[in-house]
Amino acid sequence: MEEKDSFNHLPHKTIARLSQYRRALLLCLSRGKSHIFSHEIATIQHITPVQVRRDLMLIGYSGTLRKGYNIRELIDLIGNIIDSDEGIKVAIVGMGNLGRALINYFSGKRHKLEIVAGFDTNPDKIGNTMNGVPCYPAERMKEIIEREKIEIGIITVPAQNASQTANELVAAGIKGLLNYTPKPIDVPDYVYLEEYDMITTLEKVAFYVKMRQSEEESNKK
Amino acid sequence: MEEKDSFNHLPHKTIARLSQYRRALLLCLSRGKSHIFSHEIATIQHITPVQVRRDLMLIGYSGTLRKGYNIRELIDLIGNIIDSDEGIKVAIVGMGNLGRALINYFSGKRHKLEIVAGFDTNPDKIGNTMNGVPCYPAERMKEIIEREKIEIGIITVPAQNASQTANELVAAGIKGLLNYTPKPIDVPDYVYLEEYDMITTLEKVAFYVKMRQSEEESNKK
DNA sequence: TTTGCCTTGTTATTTAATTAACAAATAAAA
DNA sequence: TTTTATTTGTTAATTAAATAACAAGGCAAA
Ligand SMILES: NC(=O)c1ccc[n+]([C@@H]2O[C@H](COP(=O)([O-])OP(=O)(O)OC[C@H]3O[C@@H](n4cnc5c(N)ncnc54)[C@H](O)[C@@H]3O)[C@@H](O)[C@H]2O)c1
Ligand SMILES: NC(=O)c1ccc[n+]([C@@H]2O[C@H](COP(=O)([O-])OP(=O)(O)OC[C@H]3O[C@@H](n4cnc5c(N)ncnc54)[C@H](O)[C@@H]3O)[C@@H](O)[C@H]2O)c1
Repeated sequence: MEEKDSFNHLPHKTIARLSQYRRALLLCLSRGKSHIFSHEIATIQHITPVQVRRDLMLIGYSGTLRKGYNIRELIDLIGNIIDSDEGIKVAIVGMGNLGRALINYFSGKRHKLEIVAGFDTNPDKIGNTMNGVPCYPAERMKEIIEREKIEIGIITVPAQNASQTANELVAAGIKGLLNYTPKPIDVPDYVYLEEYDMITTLEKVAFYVKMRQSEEESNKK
Repeated sequence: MEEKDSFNHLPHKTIARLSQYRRALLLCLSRGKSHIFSHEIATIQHITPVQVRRDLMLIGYSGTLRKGYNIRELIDLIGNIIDSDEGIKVAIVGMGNLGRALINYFSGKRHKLEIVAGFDTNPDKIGNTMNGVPCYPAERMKEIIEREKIEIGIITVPAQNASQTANELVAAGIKGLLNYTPKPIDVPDYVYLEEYDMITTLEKVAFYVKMRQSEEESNKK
């Protein structure tokens, strides 16, 4: 399909923003708003109106000149772009503090994107259910991922087990991975990988705080 | 100071990578390695050796031609750049699932960066201690942040309370904020803000998984 | 000693992302 | 009816980041 192919070349940052626009739009819709201007979206997201218009241009959406964008239409279009028609199932490996927090947080948030299984090695956790998500033994990963047609895995095991878990998930046929472990993992090209490390983020904040302070000091002199 | 001022202009991405290099280097050091090549660091981080060398060039560090970089020296230099001499204290607001997971995770990881206080409004949580971090009532935020000289705040309250919490933290004199709430918050210019939304990340992974599948399908034809 | 092989450090080029600039459209006000 | 204000959509320019290219140094083997 010609149209869908073009979404292939959307900037990564645009994809992330589309997800955020949609959330903001859903909120506006629930408050009874039907149209919205680029500068309104921009204010909510703390970006510029130009950026919003440019993103919408890239996905081929047009607003009305003095009414702005139709919120429902835009939500639907963003859904067509970032959601999968049939929905995508997600598994989470490592039902510890972070894993449980994530399950708790995600459950019911997106109907096209659902955490349907958890895995752990700790016998105390296996067999439990968290917010409707059953916890299976790690040995059954391949079996269950294949059976349930799970395509995305979230890794929240201890760092030293991250690589092994990644390998198991890939072997089970997973297509996308989200690694919350500080250990960088290695996956084949055909698996899409996102890694996020909270300590790095905190250290970055600390760096800029420090930097601004030393700037201030040198300005005083 | 001339030198420190130059760190001002380091690319944001370089700052994030320095934090990651350091972690990898600490691991190597603990295994008895004394020197490391750019391509070794690159392999660990899944980036290119050129990127590593460029980053190190930007911070003004030189290696030895055929021995690579002195690990201890490099760790110290990165520390000089991203750490604050006296250390920076952090507070976390919202001691729920995510807040507790974070405290558990961070505690003892970095001695120059320490979570020293938690805040909540739930009377059941106030007065407890998590991993040595006391939980105070939200009303005492300003008092305690000033007394303890806390400079960074992490927001993990329910989304609808995020803006209010941000305002309270700013009023208390915080200099950097890390918002894990899906609600974008507004802060004055002098406060450094990082926001991270896990649903956006997951939706991004889902998008690329979907995209690659539709590419595959159209390739078959 | 000489040759070849690695590895660093730096400049040049390319690619990605953001921001600026502005024409076109049109509703509302004069 | 004409003017003014506002907002979209798009192209052009700028800025940020990554990658490529390559000179220079120096160890190791021949
Ligand atoms: N807690 C946080 O806020 C936080 C933040 C960022 C990153 N992380 C990272 O996330 C990971 C998990 O953190 P946590 O605080 O939830 O730790 P945790 O110890 O509470 O949970 C880890 C879970 O993984 C299970 N596990 C261990 N090995 C396994 C394996 N091979 N297969 C399946 N399950 C396995 C354990 O039984 C445990 O239930 C760590 O790597 C940590 O670095 C945590
Ligand atoms: N759980 C996750 O994995 C996860 C992931 C990403 C983002 N988030 C976001 O993080 C936030 C917290 O998630 P959670 O799962 O920990 O929720 P939670 O309900 O378990 O915890 C929220 C805590 O904040 C406290 N609180 C409420 N209002 C407060 C206020 N005004 N001041 C201080 N404390 C207050 C509550 O008493 C509670 O203890 C939410 O906004 C959520 O969207 C959570």
